[in-house]
Amino acid sequence: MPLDAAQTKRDRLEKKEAAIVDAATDVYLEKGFEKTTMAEIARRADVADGTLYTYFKNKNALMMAVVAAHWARITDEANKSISSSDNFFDAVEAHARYHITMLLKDWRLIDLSYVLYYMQRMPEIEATAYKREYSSVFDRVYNRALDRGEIRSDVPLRHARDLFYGTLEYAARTQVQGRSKQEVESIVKNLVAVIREGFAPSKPSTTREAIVDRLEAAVARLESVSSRKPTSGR
Amino acid sequence: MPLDAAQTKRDRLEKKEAAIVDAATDVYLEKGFEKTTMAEIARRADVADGTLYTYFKNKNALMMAVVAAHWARITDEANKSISSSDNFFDAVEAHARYHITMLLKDWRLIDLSYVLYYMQRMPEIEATAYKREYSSVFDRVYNRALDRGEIRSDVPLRHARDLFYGTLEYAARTQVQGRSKQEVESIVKNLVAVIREGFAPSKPSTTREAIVDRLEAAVARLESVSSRKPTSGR
Amino acid sequence: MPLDAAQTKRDRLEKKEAAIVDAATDVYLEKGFEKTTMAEIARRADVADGTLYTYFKNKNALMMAVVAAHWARITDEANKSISSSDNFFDAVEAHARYHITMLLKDWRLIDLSYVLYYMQRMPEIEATAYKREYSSVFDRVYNRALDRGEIRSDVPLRHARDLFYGTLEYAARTQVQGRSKQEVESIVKNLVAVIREGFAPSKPSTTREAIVDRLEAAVARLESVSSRKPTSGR
Amino acid sequence: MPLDAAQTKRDRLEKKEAAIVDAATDVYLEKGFEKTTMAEIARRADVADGTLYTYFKNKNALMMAVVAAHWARITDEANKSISSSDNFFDAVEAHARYHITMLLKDWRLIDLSYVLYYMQRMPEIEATAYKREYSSVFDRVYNRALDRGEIRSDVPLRHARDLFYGTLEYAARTQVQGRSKQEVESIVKNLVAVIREGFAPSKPSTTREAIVDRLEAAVARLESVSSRKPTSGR
DNA sequence: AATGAATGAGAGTTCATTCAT
DNA sequence: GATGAATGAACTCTCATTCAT
Repeated sequence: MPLDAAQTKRDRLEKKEAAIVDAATDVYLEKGFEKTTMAEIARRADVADGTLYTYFKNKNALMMAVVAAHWARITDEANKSISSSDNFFDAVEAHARYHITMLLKDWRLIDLSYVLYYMQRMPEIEATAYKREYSSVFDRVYNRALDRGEIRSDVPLRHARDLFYGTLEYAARTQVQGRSKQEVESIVKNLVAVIREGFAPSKPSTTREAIVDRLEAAVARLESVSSRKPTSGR
Repeated sequence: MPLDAAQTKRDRLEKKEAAIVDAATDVYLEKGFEKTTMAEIARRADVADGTLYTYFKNKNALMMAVVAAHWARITDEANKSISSSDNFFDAVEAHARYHITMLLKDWRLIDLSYVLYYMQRMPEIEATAYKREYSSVFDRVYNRALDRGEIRSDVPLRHARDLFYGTLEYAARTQVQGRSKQEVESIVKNLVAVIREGFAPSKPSTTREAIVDRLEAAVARLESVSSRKPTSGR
Repeated sequence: MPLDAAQTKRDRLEKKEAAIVDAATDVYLEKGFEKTTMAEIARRADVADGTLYTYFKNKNALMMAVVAAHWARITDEANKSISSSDNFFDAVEAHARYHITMLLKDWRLIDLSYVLYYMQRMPEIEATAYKREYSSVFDRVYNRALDRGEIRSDVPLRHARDLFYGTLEYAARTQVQGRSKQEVESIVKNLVAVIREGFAPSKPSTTREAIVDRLEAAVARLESVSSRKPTSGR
Repeated sequence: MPLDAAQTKRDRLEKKEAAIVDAATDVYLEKGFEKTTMAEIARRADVADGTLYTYFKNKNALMMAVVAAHWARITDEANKSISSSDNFFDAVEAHARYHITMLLKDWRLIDLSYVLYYMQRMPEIEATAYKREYSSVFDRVYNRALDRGEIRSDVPLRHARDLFYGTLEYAARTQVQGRSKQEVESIVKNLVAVIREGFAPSKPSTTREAIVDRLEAAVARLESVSSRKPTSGR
């Protein structure tokens, strides 16, 4: 078989696999986890029931592919979300905005990860791998800021990460569950403000020594003033 | 029927209902959501399958009772967790410690709430009601602190709440999923520190730097005065 | 519940279980192993599909019950088949006749044992237990004959048993497969004859023919002496 | 196409066919009947699934080819097993030894014949043909012995054959099922001994009547001797 | 001749729920 | 109120076979 034909064939298979994953995603989003049956997915993807099993070992594998596809997509987008900001706080804000917007839009797909995990249908290792890969976006931003001295260095990365994602996810969940009006900006601004306060590099002014320095400087200036002869004119 | 007998009877029924809920809880914790069948619950509660349906309309209702019982239990405990602290930060710390400890111990029961909700088996209204009731613990502490002026007043309660519970839940989930060693104290201390920074009342007057600022301003004024040509009058 | 009612209930259940086993047997005999589906058995037993699973863990268990029921039946009959004969050879003949007649009639049920065993659907232990129980009929007859000195004692029981059942089963199978006319009597008589010869007690020195040999030798000597001319002296 | 090329091509096809049969045999022996799938056979034979169907009409045909190949192999070997013995009992012993050894080694392939037959997947006619061809080895030995008067002539061949193969197969199956230690020699020797006794040409001397006859004849001679007048001379 | 992706009928099994007792 | 045998719809998954390439 010529290489081109092989390539074309492989492309076709990959396209079909993607189509199946998309069909599964659609069915899940429409009908919910419990009513997502293989038969329905097959119908939607316009293939025979058995065909699903040529592409995925079983239902679990297919649902995990749905999850994987989503994490891949958002990890990619998340990386883009920070690319234009080089200042730490700007990057954090951009990522926070992207993250919560995504959550509000795709929360059911994120939930799917949790459902599969809770039901012990997805190995822990996989569940955490996706998340780790995604949250490395924050990690990179954070570490860069540390290097540049943009933020204080005594807060462990993991705590910062927990605060960042935790706050956003909880806020998103509250909104989704409560069907309250969306207030992305308010949430983002608030989180960034807290981070700005809590993670700011210790402004030299707030340490005791700095204060003493400044006081002494002021006194020195006073002294110089007072020792100056009053000059007429100037 | 004499009242006492009726009372006794009702007690007996309530005891049985509680026994069924306990049995369901045990089965769920032992076998996981998928393998929690009505038959197994009945076996564990030492009643016939059909009996479950005299106490609960269907499986969903029973599982929701499991969830309700847990939220009731922890809401009660959470209220106690703050009772001994009257200072805002002490109360927050105590509650944070209680909350994450509970999560690490009973995460499967919290997950059950989510699973039921995700599966559209528990009406949104119920899911949120339990949570709201529980999180009112934080709300009360926060509002009291606001009243007393212990914290700044420009951070909306809901954002503070999202940050508090969100951070802790994310941290707990990370620990549970990653099987990393538990570090309750580190998480709690860090969260409290961030809150202390981010939520402190911006009383310009009492902080050291404000004093320095004022001093410095005064010095500046002195400087400007002293360098000014002495004018007669004025 | 009164004892009688309980008894009645249990009877009813046992009757139903037996009815299911009978239905399964019928379907198997009619349609063959491959086309024996649980749905068909349920239909035949006039119960719902699920009901089968209240009585038997799975299809395998049901098919094994079919096998077990048959072995129980024929073991019982086989015991009766020898009860009227107290002579070894009569008993062997009666049992042989019963055994091959049963095989020709119920060979498909015996085959079922083998099929389940071959397909590793029936644990070895069970497969052998039924057979051992059944073949103990022969063992008892054989051991009694040994005690009574009806047969020689140097042929191990297991070899005798292999020869007895092996010959009959092979003969039956040949007949069934070849659709040759049935010739139970010829097979039985022949087997018994071989056993009579091969297992007869071979009292070496005390055997009748040895005595005859010696007698005859003596007579021959007598003859030779008497026919000799009387010689003086010598 | 030149003849040689055609020959080569046909050879190639036959080699491939044999390779497929071998692969099927291997899979069956390794995985058992139920897990022997066409896909697995194709994988093992290193051809595509569809290719199997250019060589064999369907799965049945392929499995029957497996069986046929085995019967052909052992029929050939069985013929060799008797070639060096010209005495009946030696030939029987050699063949018995070969037969049971083969059964213990290849019982799964013999079972395969039965399974296919039991499942009505192999036409009776084929099943019996292989067996008949194989057992003709015994038939020839037996008939030659009859011609030579080595054995009595009143036992029909088919009964002798049933006893021979039946005993060995039953013994083999018992050993295999029971995982008892192998005792080929004991089985063979015992079978040959029984045959020696049961099929020996009827030495007139060993039956009771014959003994009585001989005794009476001897006595008669004695009487005639004693009643004879002693004659002088002679 | 060879491929292997696609097929789809059909299997065994589960389990929440019912209802006669 | 309590029972537990009975239900049957619904599910996932298998695999021999086909046929366009």
